[in-house]
Amino acid sequence: MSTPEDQFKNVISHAKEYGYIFQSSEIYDGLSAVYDYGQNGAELKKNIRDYWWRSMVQMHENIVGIDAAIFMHPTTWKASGHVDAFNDPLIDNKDSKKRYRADVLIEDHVKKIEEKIKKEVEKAAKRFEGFDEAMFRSTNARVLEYQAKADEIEARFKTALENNDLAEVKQIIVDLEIVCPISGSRNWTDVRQFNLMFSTSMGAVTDESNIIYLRPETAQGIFVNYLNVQKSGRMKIPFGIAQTGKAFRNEIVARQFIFRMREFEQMEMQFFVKPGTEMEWYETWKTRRMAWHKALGIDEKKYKFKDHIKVAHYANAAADIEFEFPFGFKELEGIHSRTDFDLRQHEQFSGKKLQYFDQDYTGPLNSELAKTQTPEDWKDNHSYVPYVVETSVGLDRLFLAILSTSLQEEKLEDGETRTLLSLPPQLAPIKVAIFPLMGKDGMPEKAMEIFNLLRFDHNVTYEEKDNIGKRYRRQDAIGTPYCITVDQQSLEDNTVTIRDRDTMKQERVSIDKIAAIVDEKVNMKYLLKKTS
RNA sequence: GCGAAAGUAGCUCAAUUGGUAGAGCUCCAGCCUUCCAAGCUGGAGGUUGCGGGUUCGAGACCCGUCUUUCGCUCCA
Repeated sequence: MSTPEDQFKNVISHAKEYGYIFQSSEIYDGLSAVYDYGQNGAELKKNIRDYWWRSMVQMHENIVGIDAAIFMHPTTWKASGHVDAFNDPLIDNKDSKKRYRADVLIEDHVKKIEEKIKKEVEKAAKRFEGFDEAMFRSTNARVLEYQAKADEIEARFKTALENNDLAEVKQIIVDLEIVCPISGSRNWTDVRQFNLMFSTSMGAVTDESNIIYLRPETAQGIFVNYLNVQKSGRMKIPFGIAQTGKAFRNEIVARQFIFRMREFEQMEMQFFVKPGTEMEWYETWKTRRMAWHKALGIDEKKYKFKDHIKVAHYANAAADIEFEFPFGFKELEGIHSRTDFDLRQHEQFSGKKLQYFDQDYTGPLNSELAKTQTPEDWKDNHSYVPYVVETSVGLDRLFLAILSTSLQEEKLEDGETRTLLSLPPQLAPIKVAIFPLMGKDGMPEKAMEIFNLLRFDHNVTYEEKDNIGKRYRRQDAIGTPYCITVDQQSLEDNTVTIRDRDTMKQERVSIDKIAAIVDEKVNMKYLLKKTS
């Protein structure tokens, strides 16, 4: 039996061989962690995106979709926290091969000094009655010495960061004789800066002031348009804004094929709710999103929820839908209760009010809200900054999930093996392949008639090369749900055989029934019905 | 980024100790056959990832580099 590792390699080579995924710029040796979608990959990806879009926008009367630009005003990323939060200086210990954030190493060192101060204070507190801690801290020589040292380190570190002086950051680590907790050695690499966001410049002249970033998430395009959409669409809370699009992250390590790429596509929906109701909506969306995935008919055991124990700074609850990839359970989709963090940040940075006027609303609904929103915000008892529940799927990850789980080596009764890509039929790049059994006697012409009939409804293909078995197997490997074959009998009575990809069973039907049979299997509306 | 392994035809892989780069499948043209990867004939396809070096001679040995996979690390 093949190992999961072999299976994954199979998926990658199959993806290439059948026009699903190619490495970017392959003729130039490729570009690390960037991939292109081929003729079949582009179709599958588009179909997955359509399934998501239609189930979000078409199937929910209170969700609308937008398409925001990838370029956004630089202040967006200051407000969102991306500029500050993801510029970590990193350093490696050469002996233990462990990587650390340089700022964390230094701060930990400072904390140790503060621990020492604390111990001194505790010792003294035991010794003296009527102990005055403030007095002790400001007079005790040893404490003062420790404090001075801690202050000095922090000041030095702050200056180094402000000057973007990474050599100095390393020097601080060297001077403080900080050792690696694992190896215990001081054998450090240089400090390097990893920037999450790709930057470029706008305008012909390059200078600091016109640096702009390629968005690292699509969500901010939704937040900055919140008011535009709410007003122009006369949206009533609760409502959602959906968006699909490319995002870019300069990952330190981007690997595992298309699972983690530097350029990738997200499908995000931000749902704006009344403060205090966010947990209900969070649970609702968790359930809905899982149902959406499971409607695809993939083995349900491959999906599971994973709740985040530690949530990001902006969230008060978060869960992932994980999928069992060939390399284990990994995140496919995130559902986050993002509170009012983003909208409030944008209010603050833009100076524009991003509030919702709610006829029925009277004051804060929970203590959480009272913490972040001042009475000033709801003084008229009708306006508030909405809370947000986010659903965010990686389109490329979902693509990989579907592709990898669909690829199978099937043992047939006669001992042969069949390579089968059992894609959900509604998502398959090509819905029907049409073959003349032989390339003569008018069969190709008859087959072309059927081809021209079906092409208005579906992506169909026509093939007359090679023997029929070979053509069937080729379509199996691409994942085409149906093959239709025109034979001698077709010319006499207008019937054809229609072969099912998964069962390999054939049925003889009259040509005018084909459209209905195919539609029932591949029309996305049946998939959408399963989710609602 | 560190460590390990790998890179030869579109794909899967050979090539003795350093001595003429090959097979199967695929692809193209034709013949035959006609419902599950059949057969026959012919053909195309390569600066062995790329760049240096050692050698009379390198696919093989050495150095560098790029890409991929695995482990570590990071992941809003």
